[in-house]
Amino acid sequence: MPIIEFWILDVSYDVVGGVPEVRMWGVDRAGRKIVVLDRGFRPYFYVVVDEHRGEYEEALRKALSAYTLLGVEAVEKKYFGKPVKAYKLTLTNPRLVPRARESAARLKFVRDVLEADIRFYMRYMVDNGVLPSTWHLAEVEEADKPRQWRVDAVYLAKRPPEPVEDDRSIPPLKTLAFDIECYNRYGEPDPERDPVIIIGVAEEEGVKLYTADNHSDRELLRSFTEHVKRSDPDIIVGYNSNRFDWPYLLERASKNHLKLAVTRAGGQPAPSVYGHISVTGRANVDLYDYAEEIYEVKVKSLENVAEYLGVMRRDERTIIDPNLIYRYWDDPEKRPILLRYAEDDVKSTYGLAGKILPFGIELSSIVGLTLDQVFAASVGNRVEWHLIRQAYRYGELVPNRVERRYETYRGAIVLKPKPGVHENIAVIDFSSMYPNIMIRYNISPDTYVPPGEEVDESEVWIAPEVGHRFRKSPPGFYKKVLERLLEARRRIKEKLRELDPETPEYRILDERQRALKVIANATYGYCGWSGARWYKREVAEATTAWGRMLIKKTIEYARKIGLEVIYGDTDSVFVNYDPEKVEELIRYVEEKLGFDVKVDKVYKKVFFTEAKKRYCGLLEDGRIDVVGLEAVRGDWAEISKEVQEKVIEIILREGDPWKAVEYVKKVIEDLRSGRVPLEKLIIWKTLTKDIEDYEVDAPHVVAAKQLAEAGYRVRRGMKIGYIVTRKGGEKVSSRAKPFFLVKTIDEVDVDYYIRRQIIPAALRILSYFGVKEEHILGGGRQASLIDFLG
DNA sequence: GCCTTGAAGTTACCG
DNA sequence: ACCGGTAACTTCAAGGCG
Repeated sequence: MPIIEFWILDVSYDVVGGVPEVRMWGVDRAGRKIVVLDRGFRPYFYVVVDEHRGEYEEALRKALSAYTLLGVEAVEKKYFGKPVKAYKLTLTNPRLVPRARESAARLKFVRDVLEADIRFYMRYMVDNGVLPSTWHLAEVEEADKPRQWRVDAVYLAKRPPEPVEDDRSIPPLKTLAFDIECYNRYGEPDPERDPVIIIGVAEEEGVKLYTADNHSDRELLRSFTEHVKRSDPDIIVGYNSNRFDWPYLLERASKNHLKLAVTRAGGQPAPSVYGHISVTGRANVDLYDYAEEIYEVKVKSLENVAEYLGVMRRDERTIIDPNLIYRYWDDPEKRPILLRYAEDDVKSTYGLAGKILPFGIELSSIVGLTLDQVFAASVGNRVEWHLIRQAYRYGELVPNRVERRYETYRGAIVLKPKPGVHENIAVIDFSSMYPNIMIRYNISPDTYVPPGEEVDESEVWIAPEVGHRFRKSPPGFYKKVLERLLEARRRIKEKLRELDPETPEYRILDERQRALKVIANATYGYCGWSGARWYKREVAEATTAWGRMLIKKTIEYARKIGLEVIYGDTDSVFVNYDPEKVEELIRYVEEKLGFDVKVDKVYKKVFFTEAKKRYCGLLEDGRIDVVGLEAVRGDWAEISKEVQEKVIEIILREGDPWKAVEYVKKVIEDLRSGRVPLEKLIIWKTLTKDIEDYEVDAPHVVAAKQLAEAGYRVRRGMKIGYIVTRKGGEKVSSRAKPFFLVKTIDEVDVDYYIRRQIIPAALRILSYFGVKEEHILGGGRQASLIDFLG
């Protein structure tokens, strides 16, 4: 019986001849594309009962007899840490589980029906410890390959594959990026009417552009399908491909009576969980899903994200107005520009894959979702799948999803900053504060002691302020899970110290420790999310309560030993950098409070206004940090952000507010005389709800309505870019216009930009130094010292 | 009826 | 469909004044 090693790319299942078959698609050590089948697993779920009784068993058999029931097994499990009795009901056909669940739930003695909503192939992976994006060993026999399957070999597993410990190497995976352009003469392209005109494909060997025959995309779609089949990629990446490219291609294929048979099972891509499109046997990754999480990039266009990740510079690429694509297509002179644009897009997409996939691969293997699902899944779902995996290891039943009403609880402490410029300031912060609090005080739904229950005080931790109690032992679910994550991360970081940062191994492990941190840190947020299976308000509430206690004690001690506390937020304190005292403070927190803290950074200078969560500082290496201020917000015009950034730079580097005033005046002059490009005046705001649901006509809502009227598809989640013009009413919103409808600076309400954008952004910093609006608007060169003192 | 004021609605940030 | 805390903008309606 041969033993093979393979790396899992995708997992699917089908029912063949009444038998469910789990299919693990992957790559073996020799680089062959293979699929390993397991026909030995059956779906099941649990019913919780008060006690095991023969008559219950009989009743269950009877009630479920119509659903190919294979067995009823009395089992002892744990539910929220408490031993419970249950029956494990095993069926043959996964598709019958939902109905079987209903029937079981109707029986009077059934207290709970659990785990009936775990998808079959996930059930298989969880129970057998099978991890996507990880090497496995499997004892197999070779099986016949169905004709349409596009793999080198099909194996039948004797038993479930086992993951190979400590081998995080990644096989050579063939990646294909694609991107489509559509004909859009009538606004938003409509697959009912408008053909696909270009499909760009980028791979290691280069870029290939497929084009439509004028307005017929039949051959184009065929060529693309053939290309993918020939090229046989392991990973397909796109940018917004789950929501746009794939649905569009599928619709066009259907119009043309074609099949986009690009999966390794021979079928078409199909909608799947978390709004992603599944290309069976391959990982179909939409990089936009990851881009959405890059908060530094405000408008998440492909160009912006590619620039941010160092994949392609904006000034090196062809940029055309996407609304005018059809003109470039129809005009033979301009068509080459469009082709270059398409080429740059698909090249960027391919480049992004190299930057993003290594993290996705590690995240996928940690939370146990396939590579293509892990990006599509929300943070909450990623955390939850990680928890479900762990629950299985500990014999814990998985709670059902339930609708709960939303409740609030108190969060962290934010200190009022001491306004002004401070020199030599150390920022001390707690390492992974919330995870460590949950571990230290054993905070978990299963260790929670409700108010009525009598327990000796010595046996519980009592949360400050809120009084919630948690048993000190045994270790709770969250504690075990978080300890395991942090421990794994600690081990990796240790190993990283011995590795050369230039090696692929270093990169992989560095991404892994990052993924571990992300999941650990998101677990607190998860436990306070009312949609979570393991939700418990008291858990989240106690965690923040202990957080407040810790930061308060830290501040108190800092003051006691003569450190001045300038500011603090949640898990950080800003103090004057007196190395000995800072050392002493750290020792206090570590020894007396029992938590890890470190000097995160040291500012040569840091500036605060009276506002919390907004400051800027000059670091020791000369870089400037801007936090919370307009300059780092996506909803201010570029011109205002630029001005504020420059003002901050002048203040921190030269300490001369009046020089900054001169600079601001100059920018205003430039704006008045039309020397500022229109792009710098665009204000971007997200449409967070459907347009009809808005109660007030905010400027971006009015702009969005204009877009809708002009025939554009306006959807929730879109960023609306508008410019404030002169024509219209009093209200700003009545003068807001979609940016690309504004053609010249003459239409712009320059005064709005000066008084409501540039001046506020500049004064946010400068007003502390006595600068007033008049100083910037006034004609005089420079205000006097008297102004400053007065 | 006009002007001021503050609440409400809205977005995006911090940790 | 991860949390609460926060600043700051725009709109809108209530309240004050005459």
